[in-house]
Amino acid sequence: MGPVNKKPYGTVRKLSTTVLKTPKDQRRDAIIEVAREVFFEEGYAAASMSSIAARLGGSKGTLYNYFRSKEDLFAAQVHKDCDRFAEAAFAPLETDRRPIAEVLTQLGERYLEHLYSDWAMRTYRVVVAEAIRSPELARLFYEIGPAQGLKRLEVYLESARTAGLVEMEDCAVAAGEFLTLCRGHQHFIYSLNLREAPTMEQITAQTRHAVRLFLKSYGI
Amino acid sequence: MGPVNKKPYGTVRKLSTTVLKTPKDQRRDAIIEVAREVFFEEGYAAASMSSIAARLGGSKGTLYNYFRSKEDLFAAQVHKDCDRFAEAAFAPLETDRRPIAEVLTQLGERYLEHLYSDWAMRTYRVVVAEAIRSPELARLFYEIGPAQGLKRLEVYLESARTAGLVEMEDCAVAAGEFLTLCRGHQHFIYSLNLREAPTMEQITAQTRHAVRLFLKSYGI
Amino acid sequence: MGPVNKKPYGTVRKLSTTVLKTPKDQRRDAIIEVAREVFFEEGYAAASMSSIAARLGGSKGTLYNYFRSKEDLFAAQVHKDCDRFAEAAFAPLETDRRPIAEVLTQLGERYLEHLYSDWAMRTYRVVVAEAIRSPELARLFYEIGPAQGLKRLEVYLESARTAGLVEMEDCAVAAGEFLTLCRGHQHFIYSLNLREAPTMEQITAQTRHAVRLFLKSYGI
Amino acid sequence: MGPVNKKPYGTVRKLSTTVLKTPKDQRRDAIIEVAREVFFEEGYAAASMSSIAARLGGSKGTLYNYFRSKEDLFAAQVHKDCDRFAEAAFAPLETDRRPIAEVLTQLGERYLEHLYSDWAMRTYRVVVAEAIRSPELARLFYEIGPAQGLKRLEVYLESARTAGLVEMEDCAVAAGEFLTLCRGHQHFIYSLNLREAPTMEQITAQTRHAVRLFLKSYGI
DNA sequence: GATGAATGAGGGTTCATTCAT
DNA sequence: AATGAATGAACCCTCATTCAT
Repeated sequence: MGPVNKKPYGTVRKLSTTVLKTPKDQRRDAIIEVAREVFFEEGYAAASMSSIAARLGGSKGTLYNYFRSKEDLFAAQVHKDCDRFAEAAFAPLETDRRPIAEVLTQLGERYLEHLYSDWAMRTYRVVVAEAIRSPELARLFYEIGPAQGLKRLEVYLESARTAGLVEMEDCAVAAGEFLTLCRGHQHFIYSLNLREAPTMEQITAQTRHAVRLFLKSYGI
Repeated sequence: MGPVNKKPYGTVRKLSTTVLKTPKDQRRDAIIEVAREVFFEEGYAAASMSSIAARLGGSKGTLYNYFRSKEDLFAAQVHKDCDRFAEAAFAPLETDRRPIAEVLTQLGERYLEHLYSDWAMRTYRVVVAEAIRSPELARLFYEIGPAQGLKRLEVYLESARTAGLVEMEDCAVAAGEFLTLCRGHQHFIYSLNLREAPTMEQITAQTRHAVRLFLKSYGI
Repeated sequence: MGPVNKKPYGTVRKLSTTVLKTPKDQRRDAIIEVAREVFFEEGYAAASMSSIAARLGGSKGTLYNYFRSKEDLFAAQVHKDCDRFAEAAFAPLETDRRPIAEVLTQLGERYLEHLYSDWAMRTYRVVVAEAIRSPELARLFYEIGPAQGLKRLEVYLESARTAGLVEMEDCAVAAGEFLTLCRGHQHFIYSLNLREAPTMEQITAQTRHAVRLFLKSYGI
Repeated sequence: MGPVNKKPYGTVRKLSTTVLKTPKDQRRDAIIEVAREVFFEEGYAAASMSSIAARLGGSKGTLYNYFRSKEDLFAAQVHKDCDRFAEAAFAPLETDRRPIAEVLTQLGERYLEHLYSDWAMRTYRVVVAEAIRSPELARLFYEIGPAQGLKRLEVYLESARTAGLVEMEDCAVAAGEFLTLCRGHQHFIYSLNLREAPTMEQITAQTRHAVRLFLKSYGI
């Protein structure tokens, strides 16, 4: 559990790594885990509390002891997954004295690797689906997840600019641009479920490409 | 909603050769139009045939006289809009003797203008939402819509390469890249309904930016 | 059972062979014919006026121009079939001077042949199904169909008794008994759709069996 | 309805080993009981889950907590009654040293008594009605009910033949024949709902008649 | 006479949610 | 804390029937 900056949305969060999970917490987590599976397989609307309860091996009543509604449960699940994503995808960069291309490559690959993970894409789809009805959830997803990486990259670019390695007006914009280049057109296609997730090789190639383009524009 | 959304997509219809719309066709169109509204407001799953019928001022039975199922109706609605989109967004490029930057700018702006239209984003969201359960629909959306523009751009880039204006290995890849740059990170954000649609000014700026980046990499 | 003669239900009876059918009659007949098919394939409840109209190649409205309701159409169809059945199954017996076994065999075979015809069994099933809700229909079916044959057999048995060929108290009872023996247990099974209709060979064997049993009891 | 129908089939249940009925079982039974009434009054197709729920005094949802579908419920109802029927109608025969006529009479009477019970006839009608669409149900009805009695009679006839009391080629065929004779033509008529169920006297008479005929053919 | 679009009641079924145990 | 039976509203869809053309 790496303490990621001050989480603005995590209301429930235990304070850090060494908290003993109460049995109640464990049960709650188990429910979320099961719910996630079902939401991913069926989509929010089609997933039923019954099937979640069945897969949990418990009763529907139990679900309602932990979550006030289906929507609540869904939100909790997104919450938890976003944490994971941020943790995994945007672990602190080791930037010291490494060439910028290398740093960007590492970050890009890690970003794509997680973005294209099954659960991230499924969450993205399901969050997009509910974006109109539950904008808060979409915001949560974005801010806990991608926004973190964006921020980290921006900070790095600032320092790189200070160090005279790159030249750009707005580091935040450039950061978004880099991530966009990493995602590429394939992400658009994949979001529509029109192709398989890219392999590691494809991710590597795509990232290399993105880095090259990015540095051609902003590198010195 | 941003100003781009205001476009009333519904007036463009060229009467083409000699299409006399029968009353039945008109009714069908009216149903689709109403259904579109409801699907956009509620999402596919949450939209009910009852509410569509109610807003239509007709009975549920009537809906089923025109469409065999809810999914059918939804597909018809996507179909109709996709046609419009392709027609409007990817009208033939006037490329003769114009500088490449100008052509790309025109295409990019037109692409974004339509991509960020209310219905395109809403359809994108709702199609993404159903991508897992109805991949055919997602494919339909992509192939009738974005894929057309991609192809057109690719063809143009081929000719530009032949004319020695650009240098690239794979025109299809480059075409995808250009559209990606046009969409930028803001599209990701907007797909999550986290911000208003971009204004025309923002679109112009974004496109200019994309063209510059693109040509820095591929231009000669 | 009361006097079978005076048909209490057959209202429409054409006077005989040389009536010119009006076009209207022909259309009506065509509808009935199509309806019969559908009722047999789907059963009364599952058969829809739509599918009847569709198979007819006409519109639902047309059906209602000829029949006041679905039930009406059904009744008309039973009517017509019963007529057929009686005509075919119980054509006058040639009894003069022929041995009783031969006469019974001929009648039995003919009876079974028609009873086991596809349409007779299907009509039987569908009439039984509606027997509670529409007892008049069941009566119609019985009186126009099987009752006729029963009567004819009874008359024959009376004459045979008079001629000293058989010995029985109640010819009506004996007639029913003979037909029962012909049907046998297989009819019970077949009414439940548990086996294929008997072949001609099986019908012959069954009839021979029935005649033997019958004459063992009543023959002289 | 004839006197035979009055039997309240619902009291016979031997508690067997240690069957404590759970409340759930009781509820289930209650639903079946109500469903049976409705199915009998309306027929399978015309009976609606709504009306069953209404008469139960519960909600439709409850029905579906106990049965997966209308068909399931119907099958359960047939099942339950068939069990009862078989138990009651074909209780083991006391055959030792009793004259064959007496044994047959007892079996025949018992058979008819149950066959003509209200529920047996109604079930028969409703099963015949669905025989084409749900042959499994018809098979279930036959095998749980009548087939049992047939088998038992066949076994008895085998032993009787061994004991030299009767002479027949195929005991199974003869068994079917006996039951057919018991049912007689009146069963055909009654299946069409054209007359009241036979009184006990009529049953006795019919059975005596059947036994006489049967033994005239097969007796020694 | 024929049409077929429109209807609206009702079909079976699902499901989030509650609450007494 | 956990249950699971009960609910009832809402779902998608069907269909016999009507009526203006």
